[in-house]
Amino acid sequence: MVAKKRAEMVAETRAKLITAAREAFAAKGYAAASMDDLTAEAGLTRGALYHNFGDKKGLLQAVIDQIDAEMLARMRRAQERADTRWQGLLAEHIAYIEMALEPEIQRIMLLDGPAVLGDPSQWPNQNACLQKTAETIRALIDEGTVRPVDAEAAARLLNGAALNAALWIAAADDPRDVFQKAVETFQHLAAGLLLGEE
Amino acid sequence: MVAKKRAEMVAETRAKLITAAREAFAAKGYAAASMDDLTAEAGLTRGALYHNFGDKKGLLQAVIDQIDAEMLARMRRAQERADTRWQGLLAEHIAYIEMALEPEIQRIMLLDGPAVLGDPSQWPNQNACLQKTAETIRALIDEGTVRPVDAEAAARLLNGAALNAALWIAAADDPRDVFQKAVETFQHLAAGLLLGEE
DNA sequence: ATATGAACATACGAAGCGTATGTCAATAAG
DNA sequence: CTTATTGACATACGCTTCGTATGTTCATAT
Repeated sequence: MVAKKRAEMVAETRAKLITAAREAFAAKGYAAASMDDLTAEAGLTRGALYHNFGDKKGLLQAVIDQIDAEMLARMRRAQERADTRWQGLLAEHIAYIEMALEPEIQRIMLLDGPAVLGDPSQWPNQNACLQKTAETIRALIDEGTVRPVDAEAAARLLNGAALNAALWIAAADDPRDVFQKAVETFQHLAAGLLLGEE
Repeated sequence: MVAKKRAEMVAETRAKLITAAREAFAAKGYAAASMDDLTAEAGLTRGALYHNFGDKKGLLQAVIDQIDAEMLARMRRAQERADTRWQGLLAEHIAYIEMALEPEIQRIMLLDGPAVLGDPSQWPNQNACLQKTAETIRALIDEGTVRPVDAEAAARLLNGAALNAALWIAAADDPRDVFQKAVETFQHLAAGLLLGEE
C-alpha cells in the first residue's frame, strides 16, 4: 500500500519541516538559520514552508509546541514517580533543570523563543509546564502543606529559579558540580513556601 | 569655545549612537531595528557605527553595558536604604523587579540580549547585578543570617525568580495587583534561605 | 608644509525574507 | 467520463538589510 492519504502526506511534510527546523534552530539559532537551507535539508523548498506555517515565526511556534509537549510529558513522569506531592513538585523542577541542560532546549525554548515570540506565558500553548506547576501547588495548598500564597505566583517564581539554574549549569565548566549546588539551593528556596509551625 | 577636543567629539558620537540604539531596540526589538534608520536618527550613517562598534552586536553590547550600570546603581541605592542586610537583599530584588517592568529593560536586557549575546553571566561586563547579589549573600552567610549555601547559586536562583516575576507582571492586566502577589511570594521563597532554629 | 592616520561617509555585493505567480494532482461537480 | 476547482507545493521576483571596501575630510605629528 504505497498510496497515502492526502492528510498523511501533509502531516509527513509538516513533520519533516519541523524536524529540520529543530536541528537548524538548535545548531545555528533562529536568526542565523536560513529557510532555504533547512527546507532543502528536508527535501523541500520555502514554498512548502510558507504554505504550511505562514512565515518563519510560525515554524518556530510549531517547533516550540512540539518541544513543550515533550517537556510536559517528562515533568509529569518525574512527578508521578515521587512518593509525596511535595516531593513531586521538587522532582518536577529538577527534571526541568535537567532538560534545560540540553542545548536544543536552551537555544530554542529559553533564548530564541521568548525573544522572537515574546513572553512564553502568553503563548497559545498557554505554557503547559507552568499550568501544571500551578496546579500542583494549588493541591499542596489545599492539603495544608504549602502556605496559602498565590499559586500562579509561586509557580512562576519557581520556574524562573529553575530556569536560571539551568542556564547557569549549562555555561559552567563543571556541570555536574554546579548541578548539585543548584538543586540543593533550589530545595531550600522552595522550602520557604512550606507551612512552618510558627 | 566652540572647538571641541577630538576625544570629546568621539564620545559624543558614541553617545548619540547608543541613545538612538536604545530607543530603536526598545521600540522594535533588536532584529527589526534597522541600522540605517537608527544611525540616521542620530544624524549619522552606518559608517560611524561600524567604525565605533564593529558590528550590530557590538552596538547592542554597548547599550547593554550602559543599562546594566544604571541597574546596578539603582539596586545599590535600594539596598543602602534598608535597615538590615537581609532587608537590603530583599529591597535589592524588589528594585530589580520594578526595573524589569520597564519595556526597555525587558526587551533589551531580558529578551534580545541573552538571545543575541548568549548567557548574561558570560558577558564581559560580568553581570554586575549578579555579582553584587552574590556578595551580599556571602556577607549574610558570614553574619549567620543565611544558611551556608553556595552564594552564587543562591544569587542566580533569586535573580531568576525575580526576573520571571517581572515578566509576569509586565504581561498582566493589572500590574499593581500582580506586583503585590509576586513580591509577597518572593519574600516567602527567599526566607527559605534563612537559618531557621530547627 | 607635508604626511599620516583617525573619523566618518558613500558605494557595492551578497544573503535572506515574504509574496506573487505558476504547476500538478486529487477530488468534486455535472 | 469529462471538466472545474482547490489544495499542496515549486519557482521567480523585489525589497530590505547587513558587512565591507573604498573614498573623503580634517586634525596632528614631523
